[in-house]
Amino acid sequence: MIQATFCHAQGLGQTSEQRLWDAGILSWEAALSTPSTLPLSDAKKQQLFPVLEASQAALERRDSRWFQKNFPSSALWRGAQAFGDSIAYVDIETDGGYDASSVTVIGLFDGFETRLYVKGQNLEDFVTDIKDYKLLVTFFGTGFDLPFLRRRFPELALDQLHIDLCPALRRLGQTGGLKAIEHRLGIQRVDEVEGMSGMDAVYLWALWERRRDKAALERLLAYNRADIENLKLLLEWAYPKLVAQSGFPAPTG
DNA sequence: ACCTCACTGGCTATCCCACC
DNA sequence: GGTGGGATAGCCAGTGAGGT
Repeated sequence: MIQATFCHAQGLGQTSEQRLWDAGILSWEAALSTPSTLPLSDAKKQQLFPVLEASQAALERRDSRWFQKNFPSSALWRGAQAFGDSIAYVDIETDGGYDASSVTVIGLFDGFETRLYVKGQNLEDFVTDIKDYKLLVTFFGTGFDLPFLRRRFPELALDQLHIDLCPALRRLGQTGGLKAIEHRLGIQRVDEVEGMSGMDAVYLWALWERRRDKAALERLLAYNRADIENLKLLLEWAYPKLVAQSGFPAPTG
């Protein structure tokens, strides 16, 4: 899907992209190899071709940051497959405050294994671990998790390709918070954390910090783990629907 | 070759939303 | 409750197609 994206070129929007697809131009390669068939003016073609060449080069060197920088935010989800072998599902918990030191727990799920980082124990390890991933997936991460992480770790750019499932799911008609959407889609959580909210995470951290309540910390970590592991299910649910909604022609046969 | 009209994309302001 | 980016709507400017 990433290679069928044209709306990141200056002067081309969704309408032009749809026109290209309708004309059977379904990839950068197709556009570059058959320029005369493109339903675009010469001026627009001249704007488009350098962008497509740069896109091909970026994909070849697996530079997901290039796409984060150059794709419109509404099209970032299209990189899910191209960089699907290097995904970090990320979610943080805080103590309820808003400054850099408020981050208490960070969860990182790569699709197979979950790593949990805890303030006062191994939080700093997140900095080295996250750098290698090409694709970040969050729920409302643009507004919450990533700004917090950048404040907490100023040395961390976190400029990889980033799919924020919140606006993506909203475009699919799935409004409400993460838990509401999970519930609606029949995605389960373990009993231990069922019914918990972010405010409970604040409370559990306070129990751990003030009383060294190990059970509270364990429950907080289980909650964070459920958050990130369910993000994978949400992305898998959303992706084919986003493709269909984009107007990209369904494969025939 | 020029003019007009319609369409498209870009920009801005405002509102909305979900995070803990 | 503080935060800040996304969605949306409306307006403006640029462009292209078609007619004369």
